[in-house]
Amino acid sequence: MNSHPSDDLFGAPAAVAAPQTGLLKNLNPEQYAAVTAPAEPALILAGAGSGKTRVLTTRIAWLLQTGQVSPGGVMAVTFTNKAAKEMITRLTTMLPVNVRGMWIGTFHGLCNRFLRAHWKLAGLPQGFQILDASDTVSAIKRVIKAMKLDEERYVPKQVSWFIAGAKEDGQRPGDIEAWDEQTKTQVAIYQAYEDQCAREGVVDFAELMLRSYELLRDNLALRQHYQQRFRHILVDEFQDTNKLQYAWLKMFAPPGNAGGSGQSVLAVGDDDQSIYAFRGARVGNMADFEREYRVRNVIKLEQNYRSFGNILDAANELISRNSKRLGKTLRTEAGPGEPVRVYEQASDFAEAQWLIEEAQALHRGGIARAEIAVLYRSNAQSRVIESALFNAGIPYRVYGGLRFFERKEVKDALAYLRLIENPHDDTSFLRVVNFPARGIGARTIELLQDAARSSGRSLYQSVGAVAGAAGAKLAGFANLVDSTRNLTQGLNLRKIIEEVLETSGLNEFYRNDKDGAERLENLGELINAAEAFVTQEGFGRDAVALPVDELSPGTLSDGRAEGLPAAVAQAAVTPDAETGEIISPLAAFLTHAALEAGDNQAQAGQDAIQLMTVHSAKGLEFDAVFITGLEEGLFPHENSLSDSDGLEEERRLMYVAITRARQRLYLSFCQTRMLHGQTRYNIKSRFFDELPESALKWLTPKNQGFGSGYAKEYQDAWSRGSGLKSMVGAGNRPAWNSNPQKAAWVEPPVPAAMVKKVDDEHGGLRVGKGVFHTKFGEGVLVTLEGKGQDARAQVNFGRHGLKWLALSVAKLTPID
DNA sequence: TAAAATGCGATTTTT
DNA sequence: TCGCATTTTA
Repeated sequence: MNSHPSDDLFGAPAAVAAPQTGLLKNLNPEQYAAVTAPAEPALILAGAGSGKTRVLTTRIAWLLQTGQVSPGGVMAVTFTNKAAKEMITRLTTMLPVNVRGMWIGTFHGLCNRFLRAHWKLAGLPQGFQILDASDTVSAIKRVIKAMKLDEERYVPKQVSWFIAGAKEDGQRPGDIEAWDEQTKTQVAIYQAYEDQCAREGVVDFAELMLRSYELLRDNLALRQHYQQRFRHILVDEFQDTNKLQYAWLKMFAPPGNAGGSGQSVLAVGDDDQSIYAFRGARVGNMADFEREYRVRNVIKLEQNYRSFGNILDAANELISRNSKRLGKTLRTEAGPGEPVRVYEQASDFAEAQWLIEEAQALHRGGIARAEIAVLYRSNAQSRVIESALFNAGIPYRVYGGLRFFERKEVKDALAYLRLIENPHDDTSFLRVVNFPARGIGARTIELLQDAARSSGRSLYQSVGAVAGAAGAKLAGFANLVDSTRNLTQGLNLRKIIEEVLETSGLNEFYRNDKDGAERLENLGELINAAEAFVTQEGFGRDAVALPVDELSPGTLSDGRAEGLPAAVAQAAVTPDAETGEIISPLAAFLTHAALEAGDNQAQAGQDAIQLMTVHSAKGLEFDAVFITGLEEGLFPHENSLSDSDGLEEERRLMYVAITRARQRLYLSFCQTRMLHGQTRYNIKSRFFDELPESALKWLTPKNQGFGSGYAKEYQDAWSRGSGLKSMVGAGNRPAWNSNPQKAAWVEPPVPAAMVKKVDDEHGGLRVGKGVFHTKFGEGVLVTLEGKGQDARAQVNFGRHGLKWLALSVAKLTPID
C-alpha cells in the first residue's frame, strides 16, 4: 500500500505570493477586476481559497491610495471579530493608514459603535450593556417566572429563539400576528422582556442590529448623513447575512442611491458556502442584491490557490448536484496532486485509531500537527477521537468549547464590574448577589423580586423594601456594590478589577477552594485581558463613540480627543462625540467582553492536531484534512433530510469541508458507531456517490461489508495486537506506542455488543452486515428477532430510514 | 447550603 | 452514554 505520507512530496501549492511593489501586482484578472471595480454596486462570487480577503483588503488600500475615498468614507463589515481583525492587520501592512477612521468591524460591532454615538436618539442609556446569549436566556427566564408562566411550555431558550427570530425579521411585539395561544403568549413575553431590558439598560445581540436599523429608518437626517459619509461599503460573507442585516445595509446605501450618487457597495460571498440557514442566513440576499442594486458587475473568483486538482474535482463535482446555485467552478494550476483517500472502518473506535495513526505518520512525514484537521459533522463525534488521541498521548486541540469570557468565574467577575457601571442590571445582580455565599437565599431573593416588580424598580433599588434580617443582608450587598464603586473611582482598569476581585470575595473564595487554582488563574487572566485591552488592543474600538462627521481636526490619530486633562487622556478615556460625556474604560471593556467572547480553551501554542466541526472549519485551511463519520444520518444529518433545501445545505457543508484541504484529503466512514449510548449501524454517505471516482482512491475495497474480506483481515490484525501499521503500511512503530499503558488501541476495536450480534446468524443474514432490498436498496442489518414465520429484521436503509421487515415477506439478500 | 439524586436531551453557532 | 440543570435530601 502506498499510503505512507513520506512517499509523497509536500511542496507548497502554487501561490500568488511574490515580491510586491504595487498593490495591484500579481492579481489575477478576476481579482484585478474586483479590486478596481468602478464605484457602483458589485457582487463578487468568491470561491473557496480564491483570495477573497486579499481582494477585500487590496481594494480598500487601492481606493485609499488612489484618493478615491478617505478613511472616514469606508465601511467594511464582517461576521466575526477574527475576520475583522485580519482585515485590519492586512490593511495596515499594505498601507500606513488611520484604521480608526474607517468603520471596519462585525455587524454587531459597528451597530454598537453607532448606538454609542447616538444613544440618546436610540433611546438607550449612555452606558447600556450588552447581553450575551446566556445572559439573554436567563433574562427571559426571569420574565417567564415573573409572568407566572409554565416554564415547561414556554422554554426560555426556545422563547429566546422566538424573540431573536422576530427581531431578525425586523418585528417588534406589536408587528407579530399571533393567532394561537402559544404564539400570543410568546409575544407577550417578548413585550415584557423588552420592558425589562429598557428598565435595566441592557440590549441583546439582535437588539443592537434592530435598534440601529430602526434609528436609521426613522431619522432622515441621520440616514442622509451616513449615506453621504460612506462612499464605499464592503460586505464580507454576504451569503450569511440575514434579513435584518441586509435591510440595515440598505439604510446606509439604498439601492436607488447607490451608483447614481457614486456610492459603492461591494458584496463578497459564496453561495456554495452558505451553511447558516438554520440561524437565519438568507443566501437569497445575494440574488436580491444583484437584482435590487441592478448590479452590472458580477465577478467570479474561481482560481483557487489552496488545493490540488483532485480535491477541487471532488468539490466541484459534489456541489454541481445542488440545484440552487449562482454557478461557479473552482480551478487550479497546481496539478492534480494526490488522490482523495477513502477509508472504511468497522467501528467509530477503529476509525479513530486509524486516523490518529495516519495523522502521526503525516506528522513524522514532516507536517506540523496544527496543519492536520479532523472534521466531523456534530460535536458528539469528537469524543471517540479525543479519547484515542488522549490515550496515545498526542497533543490535540478541540474547537468549540467554552470561551474565555463565558467561563463562570469570569462572568461572575464581569457581573460585579457591570454592577459598578450600572447597578440596575438585574441579571448581574442576581448572578452574584449570593456568590460568594453571603446568606441570601431563594426566599429572600423572591421577596426582593416581588418588591421590585410591584414598584417597577430594579432589584438594587428595592433592597430597602425587604424587612428584617434578610433585608439587612441585601443592604449589605448593595453597600458592597456602592463602596466598591467609590473605592475604584478614578483608578485605572487593572486596579479596578483587582479591587473588585478582592472586595467581592471572589479571589478569597477560590483561594480556599481546593479546585480553585485554575479559576484563580482565569481571574488573573481577566486582569491581563483588561490590561491588553487598554494598552495595545486599540482601546475603545468597540465602545468609543466616533465623531459623527469625518474625524475632526482636533482628534488624535488613535481616536482620542485632544485637549483633555493628561490624566484623563492617559486613562484612555474618550468623550462622546455628540455630548462630550466621558465613557469610562471599564464600560468599554465590558462592551468588548460582550462582543468578543475570546478564544476557546485549549493549550494554545502547542503543536496540536485540530479537531472541530465542519461549521467551525469554515474559513480555515490545512495541509491535511480528515472528514470523518461520512455516514447516512450523520453526514448528511438525518434532521436535514426532510426537505431538499436541507440536503443542499448539507452538501454545501461537505463542500466547505472538502475545500479546507490543501494537499491531502481523507474521507472516512464506519459501519458501527456509538451514539447517545446506542450502537448505530450506518451505511456510507450518499456523498460518496456524488464524488468523481477518478479523484478517489479507496484504501479499503469499495462496498465491502463488515466481517468480510479486508475488514476481517483488519480485525485479525487488531486482535494480534499489531495494530494498524501492518495494514496501512506505516513504517516504524511510533514512539508514543512504546508506553504500554498508553497503548489502549491494542485492544480489539469491535465493541463486545457488536461481536455478540455478529454471531446471531439468520439464514445467511448477519447483524452488522450489508443487505439488499429490491425496493429500499442497500442497507445495514441492525437487529434480527424471532424464528420461522415471526422472524423479523430491522434494517437501516439510510435515506429510506430504519425499517422493520418480516423476513417471510421481504426479500433480503446479504451483500458481501 | 451543599451534596446527592434525578431527569432530559442530543445537529450545526457568531455576535 | 453522558453532561447539564434542576430537584431532593441530609
